[in-house]
Amino acid sequence: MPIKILIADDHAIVRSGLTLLLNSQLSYQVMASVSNGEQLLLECQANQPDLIITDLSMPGLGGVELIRRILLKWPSINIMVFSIYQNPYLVKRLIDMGVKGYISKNSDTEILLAGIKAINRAEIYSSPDICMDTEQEKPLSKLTARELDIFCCIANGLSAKQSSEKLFLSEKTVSNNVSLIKKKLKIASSIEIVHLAILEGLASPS
Amino acid sequence: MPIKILIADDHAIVRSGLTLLLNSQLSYQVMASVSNGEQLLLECQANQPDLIITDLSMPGLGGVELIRRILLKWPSINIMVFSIYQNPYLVKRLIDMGVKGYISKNSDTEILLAGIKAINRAEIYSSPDICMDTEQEKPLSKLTARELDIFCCIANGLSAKQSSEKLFLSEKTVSNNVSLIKKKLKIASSIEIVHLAILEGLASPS
DNA sequence: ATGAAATCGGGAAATGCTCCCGACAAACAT
DNA sequence: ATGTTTGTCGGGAGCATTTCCCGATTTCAT
Repeated sequence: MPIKILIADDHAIVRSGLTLLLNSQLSYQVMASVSNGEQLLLECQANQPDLIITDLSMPGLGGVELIRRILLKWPSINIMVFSIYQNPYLVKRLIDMGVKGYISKNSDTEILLAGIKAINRAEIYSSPDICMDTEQEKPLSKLTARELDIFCCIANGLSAKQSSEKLFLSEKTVSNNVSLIKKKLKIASSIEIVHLAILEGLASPS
Repeated sequence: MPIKILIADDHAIVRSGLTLLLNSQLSYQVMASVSNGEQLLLECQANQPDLIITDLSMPGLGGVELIRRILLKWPSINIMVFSIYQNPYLVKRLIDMGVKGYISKNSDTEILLAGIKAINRAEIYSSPDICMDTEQEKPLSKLTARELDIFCCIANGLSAKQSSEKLFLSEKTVSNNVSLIKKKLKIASSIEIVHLAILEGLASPS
């Protein structure tokens, strides 16, 4: 019986590429592919998959909040995150949440298949370009999970209000957190947040 | 005789997705796909294609500089840019450089095929989510010299006070100008100033 | 010469940020 | 078992910034 897979990514070419790649293997069956988190939740409801392959940055519901909701409702679904970031702290945080694997989009398709195979053997997998061993004192490691969420929102150009809506928080909480983040990182302005985020690969100019 | 195509994208899944998609059409033949600009130049040298489909953000050589070099050496090659940005000003600038089409990665595969077809009819194509019609085509050219000074200061992380000291102005003038800049560029936050400045090569994260 | 645009800042209201605080839950050590 | 720490979440007051007025010069093209 093939492994049932759901795909979520906002780029159609990635959805179709993944679908073609996985369906060419007899042991996998891509049931559906969607372009945002809301649709992914609906598909999970309709047809419980064995494995979800999902991007982090999607319009609407996405990222950590999406994964939180899925694992809350269906803890037995394996989640593999397939996104552009190569930041070990982000990956560590995702795995702590219950994600079974992380593969950066730089990875070759062989690595993608190897990662999926590993997950099906109940292993936890992250692509080789994520250097998990570096326990160096990097600035971002001082931030908590929620603070990193907010950090990313701000760095990508969202206002406090937009961030609060995306993360289902009060505007006040967001601005309080931003103040705390600046203090922790010894940063004066939100603009330096952007610079740092771009250097760390957590934001890209658009 | 099929149209010879080269693909450049740092994400393997996009390369393989595009290759599978295009090779399934009889009129196209993907000759090679590469993951950065240096490799793309080598492939162009070895085997001159009719069409290049390229991302903008790649490790190493990429973006505007890559396109400039290709068109300098092989002006007759059609270039279609396939990237994540939806900024009409960026697209306008690429087309001014000689690029024949721009398709955002949000676009469906049908749009991608339609764009390639249009280019082969010697048309210039951009995907429908890029709103080129606004006369907001060159936002930065709308700024006065002084405004551009201040724009750069802010984008590089200076506070209003630091900017005023650097430019021998009152803090008030700077903040007044920043407000006006945002209005002219139709952007909401100083953070988008940073993104725009980085895209325009007027700032770099530090 | 004249009108248009650019430069420079003051004032006032709106908005945002910062620092304080308390409540609660989870993890953790003794 | 029970205090302790850490993270999460937001209210309130005061300060800072932003925004939108406005007027005074200067520059520049026609």
